[in-house]
Amino acid sequence: MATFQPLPGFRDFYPEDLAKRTHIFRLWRQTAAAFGFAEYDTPVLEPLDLYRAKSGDEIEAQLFSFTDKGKREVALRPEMTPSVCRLVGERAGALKRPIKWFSIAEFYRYERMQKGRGRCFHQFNADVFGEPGPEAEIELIALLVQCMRAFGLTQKDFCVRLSDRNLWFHYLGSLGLDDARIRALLGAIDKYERSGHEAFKPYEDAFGPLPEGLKDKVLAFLAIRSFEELESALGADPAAGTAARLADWRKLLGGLSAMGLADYIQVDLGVVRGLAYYTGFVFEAFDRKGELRALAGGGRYDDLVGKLGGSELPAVGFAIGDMTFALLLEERGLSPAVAAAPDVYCVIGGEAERRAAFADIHRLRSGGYRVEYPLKELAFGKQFKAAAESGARLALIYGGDELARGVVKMRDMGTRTEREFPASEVEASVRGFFAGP
RNA sequence: GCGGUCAUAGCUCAGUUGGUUAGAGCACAAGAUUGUGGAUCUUGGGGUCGCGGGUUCGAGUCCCGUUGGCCGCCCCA
Repeated sequence: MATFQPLPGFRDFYPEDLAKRTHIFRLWRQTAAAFGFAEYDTPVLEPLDLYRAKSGDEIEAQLFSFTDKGKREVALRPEMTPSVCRLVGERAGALKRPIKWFSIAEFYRYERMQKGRGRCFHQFNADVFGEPGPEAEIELIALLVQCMRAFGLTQKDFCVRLSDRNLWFHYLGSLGLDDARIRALLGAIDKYERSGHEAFKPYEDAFGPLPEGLKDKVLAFLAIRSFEELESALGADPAAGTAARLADWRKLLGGLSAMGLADYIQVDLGVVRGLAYYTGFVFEAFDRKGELRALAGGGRYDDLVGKLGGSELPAVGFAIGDMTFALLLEERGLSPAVAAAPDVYCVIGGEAERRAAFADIHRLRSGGYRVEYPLKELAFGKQFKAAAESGARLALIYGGDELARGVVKMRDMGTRTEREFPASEVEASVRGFFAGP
């Protein structure tokens, strides 16, 4: 048994594990690039205060934090949002807008492990800065959906639940609640799906019992699952702010619908996200079977860049975590069975032939072909077996007989056919083979 | 932080009421096989039975503790 193990919640990635992860990252990158998002990165280690400023002191319990040798309080990043807010805030005046950025990075949280959650994980983060209207949400939600569809997931596998903290504020405000009560109530609404009426307990502890009539209205609003219900719940003659907000909704839903993504969107006012810093539309992606944790989450946070980066800048963003996402792919059989096979396997007679082969091997590799050969002398039988197991489409045979005649033999591993060509034409012949008929 | 459950080879697992030197399959390696395919056969390497303590003539097996995995609660940026 090994003396050393990874720290709790951390994982080793053997090549077959890393291949799956890399495949996920590659499709995310391609998708983000197709949407015109630019990739950035930030330090893994940040000042602890960056997270205190965003989330308050209590966050510290879930942080990998320590004091460095310069007596600085630091923390491994638990999320990307504060860092990226700093970046765009610093250069807000110089960046062309809209600012569409994404990253794929590793994060650390000192938490208890669970299915789909570890102490280190990766997230794909995408944000649009500088666009206050729902056009930014259209862009981001479309990107989120495509980041899943790119793997073959369909509307049968997942959906994006869409809600609006802004509208909740309007609605609860119209019922006569003040800001503190609204925030406490949103906390209850966030937990209602899981905890039921228990969820209202913290609110009632702080502000006293919720009148039945009010509670019924909250529960009715929370149960809204379509835009039509939303419109009628707000009445035929909504206040001016509410009417403008409904126009934003029409624009957002209309845009996503025009992109052909309507089947992926589920209006669901029961989603409000626990985070106080969200200011407008919020959304979460779930697997349709409801067996897994949330796949992704995001929303608008128009005040955070000003708080962390210095310049006021509207923003909306989301993150997809890699662990739950990988579980979903695995479950649906969409995880790639990748074993990168060489293009060419060289079968080599002996030491003299090996020297001849090396020149070609290096030339082919320089040309971008993936070339393998046995490091140690092996019987021909073993070498052909190894060539077959490697998955190479082509075997080059450097035997004593062939080299004596100035030729190299080329075997198509698929068709099991062979032909010979002059030893000087190896690269051209290989190129011809892979160019195909 | 709390609860449940598990821990024997790289992997999946056997291991009898406590009894000799802890086993199998897969995987890996060598040979059969010095010029042609994933087979077969033979052989081999690989274990402080998670770790520590206790009971016992004797512990993989029973007891206590501990560490770690998995599942859930709290939390979930």
